[in-house]
Amino acid sequence: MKWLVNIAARDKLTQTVKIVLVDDHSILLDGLKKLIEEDDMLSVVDAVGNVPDAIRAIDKHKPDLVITDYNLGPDDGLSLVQKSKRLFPDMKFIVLSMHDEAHLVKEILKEGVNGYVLKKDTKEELLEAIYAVRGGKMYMSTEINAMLVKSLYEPEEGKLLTAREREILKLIAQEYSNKMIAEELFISERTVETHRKNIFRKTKTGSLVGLIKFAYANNLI
Amino acid sequence: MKWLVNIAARDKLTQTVKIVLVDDHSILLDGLKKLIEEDDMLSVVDAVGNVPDAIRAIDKHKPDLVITDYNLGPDDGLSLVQKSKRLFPDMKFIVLSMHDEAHLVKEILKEGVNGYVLKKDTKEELLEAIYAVRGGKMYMSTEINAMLVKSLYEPEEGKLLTAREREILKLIAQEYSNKMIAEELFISERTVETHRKNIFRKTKTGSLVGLIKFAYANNLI
DNA sequence: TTTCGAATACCCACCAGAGGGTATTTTTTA
DNA sequence: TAAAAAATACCCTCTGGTGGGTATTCGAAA
Repeated sequence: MKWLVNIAARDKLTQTVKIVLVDDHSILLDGLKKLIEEDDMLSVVDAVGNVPDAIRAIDKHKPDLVITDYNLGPDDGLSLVQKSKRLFPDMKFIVLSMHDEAHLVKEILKEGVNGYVLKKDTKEELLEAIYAVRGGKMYMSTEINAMLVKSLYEPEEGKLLTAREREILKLIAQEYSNKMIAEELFISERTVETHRKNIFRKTKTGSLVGLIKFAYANNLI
Repeated sequence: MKWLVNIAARDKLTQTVKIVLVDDHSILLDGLKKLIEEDDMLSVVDAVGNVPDAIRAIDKHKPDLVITDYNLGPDDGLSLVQKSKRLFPDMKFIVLSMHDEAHLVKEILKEGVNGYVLKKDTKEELLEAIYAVRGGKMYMSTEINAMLVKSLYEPEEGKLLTAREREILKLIAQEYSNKMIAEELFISERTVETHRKNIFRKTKTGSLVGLIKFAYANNLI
């Protein structure tokens, strides 16, 4: 045990933890693997770069847990979690993401992932997460925890926009005009205008540009 | 030598290559370090997460080369290269980026970096790059090379927008109105309108939304 | 059962920006 | 040094979206 990390759960393990890594950046994948395998109680049984390969790897190796990036090219880590949970309901997941937006984090946690660690966190936090999750607990990195607690005081934050409003925002972000949106959703152009106004009010963005940036930041695009 | 990589330049080295790593994601930094130090001719003398720390580390350790991420929080890898080149003109740089947009790559190469490797490339390419750059050569990963060659056939691609136009696009993306941009740059509102039209024409985006997405895709925001 | 949020819809005034030009000066490149 | 590219500037038209309202229906919580 090389690292000076206080991980209580570690000592209870009698056999190595089998891990599947998912990240679409090959170099990071290799680095992460090296990092994890420094600890000889942990074993990376497969490291893949996309969702289909990940599903196959999980099916083949039946790992103890899956550590996945959130941004995975065409589809995302969320869809990997969703698909896997259907096929292997007891599979454990740690999401390793660069996003710390409250809204996004909450959405991911709702999918039932067991841990959430930021890429800018330390490797120690990742190890803590691995052992906690292996031991049947959940683990949020310090920063994520702080963020979640903080968001308790701003209850609106999470569900700012209604489903309908988000639908319309997505269309706006796809360069639809009000007229086109109205036709698409079989509603009046007036209604679209109203929704649009509400979206502006709620997001506190005064311009289209700000709105698009909001949509980006909240991963609606 | 554990890896089966054919690196001619490696055998000529008589002493280890001192490397400074720069990446704002702590976990990746650790992983990268492990990856590189697998090769015992390579030594990571420092690993930091932002531009000021990087400058200090370079000054202190006088490394043989610096491997830096492109996205570094507030400032970017480009500004690191620029600042460092002023202070240490002979310092060698490899940019490790997730961006493969022709426009962006060319801009980075213009700064005089010695290597460009994508995060989705293999670790072997990174090693090739390190040894090539150490040996005084330049190194572009296979994918980057292919992209550069391809862009030869589409001469417009690379320098789509002029410096001024990009300046204005950035302001547009910062929610400036035409009037505000005019005041900011000490030019007439009419001129801003003209630039704006040219930007739309060149980017082939019909709407503000498309423009903002272009700006995102080309890392102007 | 009442109240509240969400979705629907309409009206009007106003203007910033899209879209169409043309033209001059400066800088870069051939 | 001539030609091309970039930056500057002005004019006109017109529409789409912004910002200000108000109001009805409907389902869900209280």
